[in-house]
Order: sequence, then structure tokens, then C-alpha cells
Amino acid sequence: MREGPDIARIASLVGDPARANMLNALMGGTALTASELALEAGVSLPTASSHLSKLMEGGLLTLASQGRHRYYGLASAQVAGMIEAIIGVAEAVGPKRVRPGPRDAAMRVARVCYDHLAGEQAVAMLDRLFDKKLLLRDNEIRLSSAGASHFSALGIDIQAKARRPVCRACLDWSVRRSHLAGTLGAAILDKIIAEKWARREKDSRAVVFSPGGKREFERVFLS
Amino acid sequence: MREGPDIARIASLVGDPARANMLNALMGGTALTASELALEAGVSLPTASSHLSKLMEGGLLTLASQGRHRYYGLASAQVAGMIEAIIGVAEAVGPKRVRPGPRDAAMRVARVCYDHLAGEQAVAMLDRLFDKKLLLRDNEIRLSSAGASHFSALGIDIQAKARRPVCRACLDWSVRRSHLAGTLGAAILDKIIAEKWARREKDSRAVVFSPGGKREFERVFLS
DNA sequence: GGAATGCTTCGATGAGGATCGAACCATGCG
DNA sequence: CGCATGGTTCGATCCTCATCGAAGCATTCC
Repeated sequence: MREGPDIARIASLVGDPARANMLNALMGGTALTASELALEAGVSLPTASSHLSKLMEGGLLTLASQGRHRYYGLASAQVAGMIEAIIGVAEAVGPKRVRPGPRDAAMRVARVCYDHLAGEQAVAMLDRLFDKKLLLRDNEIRLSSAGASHFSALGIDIQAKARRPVCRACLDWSVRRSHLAGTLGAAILDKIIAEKWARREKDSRAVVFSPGGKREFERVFLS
Repeated sequence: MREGPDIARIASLVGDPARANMLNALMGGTALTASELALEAGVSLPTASSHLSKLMEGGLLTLASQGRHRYYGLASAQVAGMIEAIIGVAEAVGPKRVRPGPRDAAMRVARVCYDHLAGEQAVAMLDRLFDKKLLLRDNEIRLSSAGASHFSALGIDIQAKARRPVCRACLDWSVRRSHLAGTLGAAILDKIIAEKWARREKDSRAVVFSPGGKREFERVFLS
């Protein structure tokens, strides 16, 4: 009865199947148009439009208008984190998946989490970055000076954007360990895609490495 | 349209105001009876009962029957973590709180998070435990051998329960930093209450230290 | 300008689900 | 036993909200 933050309001926004599908699609990190999201959610355009305005009003989405296209994206990494947490519970509580399935297996190995890489590969990478002292952890994760020059030598440039930390830990629902988020995490994913070491699976958050790309990635980040 | 874990199902369980109030009350960590939860949620007993069976079916709650009393509690720390994440988003997007209010201030300083202490005090404590090398962090948080003898000297006994780690980091929505969860975190909260250093605020998650208790707590954990 | 595309608003329909009173089980007490 | 207390089930009511077709704006292309 006492009033804290309105958690029911936020949760009920995620609690509709159409909206949940949209948010799930946006966990891929790329902003999508209203029609793409309608397709993704399996509803008509008017319905999707109504859902999108509710999500906007609830503060879960941001909107970028470009000409006659309107691109919707997740509002913040915090929102993405919340959705990962809900996914984690749903996975744990859900019908015991008899067979993980191939697409699922790919998701566990590597997937996009908002704007950075998640999954076993990402967890392994973060471990190695600590081992090599390119990242340090005290209270938060920080970039060491060795790390700063290391990444800039790789052509990964990191500038601390306002209100967005360079390094952040993000909890992985499949592995229950942390992987790297923040602008550095985002920049690394950008490089992986730009170098064509891996490609985004169509209509999925899965990230699939090519044989050569996997070798390169492991040489650079896991050796 | 593709079927992942059923996130809408979980979110919609939290998305009803009555159920959200119940879950929020259970974040205090103590299990409550159906009538207490009905009162908490501001609904009649039949309504509460219906909600509770839905939450049970959804896997968010556990039930312990004792005589004619039935105690409901959160099913897992993972569920608690999800709720904290939702609270965090609700806080962030919610109506800009004009005045934080005294009860809120107390919550920020120290509160119960499921079964362990959260808030500024808890965050400071975790920092000190690392500084004093009583805890170590590599991939996860671990108890050092110095830490093991230290805590047992304090009369805090920690046994790794099945499926429950001794130390875990839990993200604090008020401070956006980690505090200590796991069986050790739970044992420390137990000690704080047992020693009467602090008491639980009635009908709230807030934990209020007595002047003397605060001194003792700071001497033992923050010095 | 006119036509086409992307998206939103309006209006009507329908279904799911939250709610409570009353009746119904179960446990404990005298 | 009989009565009180804690809890659930049943039934009926009601209301929110998801849905889509049709119409209305806005932008771009020809």
C-alpha cells in the first residue's frame, strides 16, 4: 500500500507479449522502425504503434526520427539490464527446456546484449583482460594505462561519453558470470563486426564467428 | 514471434499492482502469511489467495506450511535480483521525486535486500572487506583464508549451502554499486540483528542502526 | 502537383483477468 | 466434539486494455 517506485507500472509494460517481443528484439542493440517491430511482435501496425507510445511514455524507449522513418531503441543500458534479469528468471523458472536447440547453443556462445558482446566468449574475454592487467577492478572496472594504449593500438578508440562509463560489468544470464559492457564493450563489438570476424544472425541476438574470425578474435582477445 | 523464454509471463506476474506490492513486501526477506500479504497489498483475502497461487505457479514464490499458517517467500535470490532491477528502472524513469523523504533516506543508508544488507552502509562494508583482503575478487568474490578465520572469530559461521554461493555481488539500485550477498552476506545481517546493532523498521525494508550499534558495526566492519 | 510509403489516431469490438461476497475445507483450541 | 481462525474455491460482476479496420498526417519520390 505504501508508495515506492511504481514497479508494477514498469513490469506491466514488459508483461504484454507484443511489447515483450519488441523489447526482446531491441536487445539486439540496433534501433528498429515501427513496422519492423510490428512484424517482430506479430501484430498489426496500429497495434504496434499503440504499444510503442506506451513504452515511450513509460520511459523504456528512445525515439530518433529520420525523415519518414522513426527508429525506436532501448532507453538505457539500465533498461537492458532489467530485461536480462527478467530473461534470467524466465529461463530458470520456465518449462525445463528438453533440448537447448542449435540457435540456443549459438546464443550461449556469443550474442549481442544491447550494444556489446555477451555469452561464453565475452565472459572468457573479460577474464583474460583482467589477467593481462589491461583492465583493473577495484570498486568498478577501470582501464589501466597499459590497457588504454593496448586498445588504441588496436584501433579501438574509447571516449567516455557523458553519463556512460567506459567499462561496466553486465551479468550474463546464460553463464551467471560477468561480461564487459560500457563504451569499451560497445567498441569491441563494433570492431568484431567491422573486421567481419563475426556476423549478426538474422532475426536473432546470436553472433556467429567465422572460422578465421574466431582465430583472430582469440588471438587478439583470448591469448 | 520466435519463442525464447517467456519473459512476458514473468513480467506480467510482477505487473499487477497487488502482486507487485506483495513481492515488494517479501523483498524484506521474511516469509509472510497470506493474510499479511493481503493487508500489504490492500486487497481482500480471496483476491490475495488467487494472486499467490499465480505467483506460485509462475515459480516466483516458495511456500512453507506450518500448521494452519502458510508462509510465502521469494523463491530465490535470482528473483530478488530481478525485482531490484525493476525497482532500479522504476526509480530512474519514475516521476522525479521532489523530496526524497525521511523513510527514503533511511532506505538509502541501510535496508534489507532479500536476506542481506543493502544501501550505502553495505556498499562501504564490501569495499572495506576488499581493502582488508578478507575477501578477494577474481572472477567471483571469494573468502580469503584470513577472511575465513576473521569471520569465524566474530562468531559468524558460514557453511556453503548446496546451490548457494558464500559470497555474491548484488547491485544496489540506490548507489549503483555492489554490495555483498550470498550466505556470508546473510550471516552478517543476522549478526547485526542478533546483536541488536540495528532493527528492522516496521512495514519497511529499512534498517535503522542505534547510535551504539552503529559504532559497533563501524568498528567491526568499517574500520 | 500527385501518388506512394511510413506511421499514428480514431472507433468499435472483444477477451482476459482482477475483484469481492459467500460458501467451503483445514487446523487448532477448549 | 463444537467453535473460532486461517485459507482456498466458486460464481458473478465489472473494467481495463489489446486488437484491428478505416481514416488521417507526414514525408519523400516522380
